[in-house]
Amino acid sequence: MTDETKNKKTVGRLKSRPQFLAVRQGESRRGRNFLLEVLDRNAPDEAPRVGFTVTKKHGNAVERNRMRRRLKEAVRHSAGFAMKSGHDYVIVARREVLSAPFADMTAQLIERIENRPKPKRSEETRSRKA
RNA sequence: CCAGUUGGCCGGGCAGCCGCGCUUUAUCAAUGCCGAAAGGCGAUAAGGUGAGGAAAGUCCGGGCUCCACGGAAACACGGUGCCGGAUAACGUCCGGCGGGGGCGACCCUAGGGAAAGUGCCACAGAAAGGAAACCGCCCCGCUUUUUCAACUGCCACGACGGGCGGCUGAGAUGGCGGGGUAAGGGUGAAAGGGUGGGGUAAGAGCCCACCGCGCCUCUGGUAACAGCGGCGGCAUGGUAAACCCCACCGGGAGCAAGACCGAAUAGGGAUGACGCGAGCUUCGCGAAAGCGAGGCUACAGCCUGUUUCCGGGCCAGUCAUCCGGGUGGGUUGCGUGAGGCGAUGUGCAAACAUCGUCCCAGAUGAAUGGCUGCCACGUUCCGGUGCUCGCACCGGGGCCAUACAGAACCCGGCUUACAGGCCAACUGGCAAU
RNA sequence: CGGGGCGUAGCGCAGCCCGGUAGCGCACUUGACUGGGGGUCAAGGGGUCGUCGGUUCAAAUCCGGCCGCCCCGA
Repeated sequence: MTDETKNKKTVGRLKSRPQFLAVRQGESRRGRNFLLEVLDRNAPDEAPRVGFTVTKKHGNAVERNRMRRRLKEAVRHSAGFAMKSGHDYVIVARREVLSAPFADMTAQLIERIENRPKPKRSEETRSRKA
């Protein structure tokens, strides 16, 4: 439990535009309510970092805020535990984030973070990065 | 009770678990960590505080900041536009006036000037704006055709009477000429006051009454304007959200403004000295380009919205000396304010004054969230009761568990979006008293 | 957050300033020429002028309010 809580507290945030662009070079996994982009920074000692992308065409300011808060809450509660240290994650929200049940959305997020449907490709990209 | 008008208010509540931003205090970490520097940073516990009536659109007005700025006049551009008041200011608000709508409470109204000038008024129509031309109507003169009546010439006849003509008068019709008219002329958004009567050859404000319009006097009002009376006798079509005129207002940009601290990289500025600009022309050298020397002319050119005037600044290189400026980054600007609430007073009101009291978001990939339970409210279904027969009340179940919407420097307004609810005043109708 | 610009036929654009008839090119339909296609010629259809109000006799045009799109300023 203590380890998990420590992990939870140390999930960092992506803040600048170059960071987001760098993650776009990594592997992307499609979910029903969102799009997940993952990049290995090759720094296993550092904490994982997460960023959220909510575009303007998916709603007004209130709805965009709610989407980001729901995703943030999902990461804080459970999905953040599944993240590997040294990796960057970017969650691109779709409009279904507003209406989907919270438990389902969290489960999907964990599944996408842990499962790797196409491991070869990710290894290729990683090798290219290195 | 039903229908409606106006103004104001609210914009779910309580509880549990896990969290977030800012801030205060205490303890630990700190002779610490990150960073070039500036500067920033942890954990735990307790407390405080944490979106809106529109935070929205960015349509106006200000504060604040920088740039320009010595000032004046004119011009240009943009905006506003009944009157008075409120205000820091406004295109906002309040009160009033005029016009329009509604049975009414009440609502709407960019509402200065069209006798300063210009433009436009399509199509249709005789004509679209200095009123005249056309059709039509009427009068007079000449004349064509024709009808009737009176008089009369010639012919025939026994008579009544008849035939062919002439002249005069009246009427009808056509033509020509002169004059009077603007009543009427399919139209059109709009036809040079309207309706009615008199009048006339026909007509016409030609005359009269009422209405409209204009002018004058008086009265009321701060004013817009209103009213009584008199006069004029129709002149002044519409359009200024067409140009324009008049009055008033306005320098520009915006917190990504600006200030401070300040890497890598690139290489800039200030001061001083030497020195210096444009055009024309002469001489010398030279094939020419050009170089060197001299003379004359204008003080030029750019910026300060344009022009003018006097001002100001800048405008070429070399050398020497000095050390700043910008980006990433950080801090600040940044919340005591044209502030909220309450009371009293003034005022019809908008609002103002005084007193008391309160401190009430400050993020920056951007904090106020996620999950759950109960209740209220709403909606719908079922059953029962009352009964004005489609409403009210009671009980139970389901659904939604809220609409519009997120501060980003701050205020005053406007506009737009909005589930549902509450309060007050008033109007019309019905019923009862 | 702030500052600018634009909405007209399926597409790309005129017309707007100075108000009365919405037009051009490509595309589409039909017919002719050809054995057929392509091409050429001729004829034709198609537009709430983004939307809601106002001014005016009359609005794509003038004036406001909304809606949508694009561009600029780290």
